[in-house]
Amino acid sequence: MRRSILLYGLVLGLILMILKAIEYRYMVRSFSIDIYIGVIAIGFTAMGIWIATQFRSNYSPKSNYQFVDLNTIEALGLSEREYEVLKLMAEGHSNQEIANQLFISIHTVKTHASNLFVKLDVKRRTQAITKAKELGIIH
Amino acid sequence: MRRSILLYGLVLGLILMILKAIEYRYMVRSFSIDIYIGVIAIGFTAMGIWIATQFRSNYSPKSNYQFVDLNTIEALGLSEREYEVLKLMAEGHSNQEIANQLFISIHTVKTHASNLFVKLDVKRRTQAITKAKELGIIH
DNA sequence: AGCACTTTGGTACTTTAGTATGAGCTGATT
DNA sequence: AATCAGCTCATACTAAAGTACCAAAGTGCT
Repeated sequence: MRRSILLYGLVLGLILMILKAIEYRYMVRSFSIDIYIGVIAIGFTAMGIWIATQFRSNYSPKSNYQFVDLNTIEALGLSEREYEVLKLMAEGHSNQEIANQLFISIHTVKTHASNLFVKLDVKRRTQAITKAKELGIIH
Repeated sequence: MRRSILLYGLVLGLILMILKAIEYRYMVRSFSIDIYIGVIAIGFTAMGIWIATQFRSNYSPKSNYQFVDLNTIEALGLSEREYEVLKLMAEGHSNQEIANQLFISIHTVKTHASNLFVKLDVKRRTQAITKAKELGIIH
């Protein structure tokens, strides 16, 4: 994530440098300044769209970058651990697998799961997943 | 949709006009041309991002225009009934509830479910749901 | 210190889910 | 007529999931 932001920043800087180079070599006085600015405007608008598209397609649908609605999580009263269990559930893990990944016992996972279901007002884990996705607290 | 494209075009044009006005009144020779171009670049990049964001949030996610990949369903060899069970599973129903809705016994639902898991190459219903969504055969 | 809440773990039990296997029925295909 | 695929139902299991209740330890706040 941070790497990408840095990368995009560098790309932006590079493009600016190239523009400057072109400006001094070929374009000064050969085109009107208005056309020049227009080209820059269109170019950078396109780049903005491209950047936004990249961020969308690389980070949001695959994993966690559509924002998670923190307000909703708080409103539901979900604790940190309960939320972690929920996320792993949504990935299709069994309670035992969740326990192994979080280094806790399966009993604890079940406790979290049960509390989770009450807070989400559901009866089964499949419903919990569906509801959590509807609420936008997981993806 | 078309209205919005027109609107965005108009906004773009308007911003250009404002820029020109500012240019002639205050900025010419008062700042370096480099800074001026930099501001334009950043401004239009931001606008590009904004435009992309608008289109994304207004048109893409809301409208349920994701299509079900029939080819994938066929490639997996999912039968009509198995697919129906899968869809109801994804809505969070228990096997008994699925049986009631399809007017069949719970045994039959289990049979379909088992065959389903083999075809989807998963072990649990939660995984089946996740995988089916990834494959785009349910939403 | 006391309170509320979270996290952790447990026992005991019930309910669902899932597997293996077999079998009858139907409609389409060969 | 025979075969095959899909749907149905069943038995008999094993494995997870889920509930109820309890309890200790830690954290954060007043």
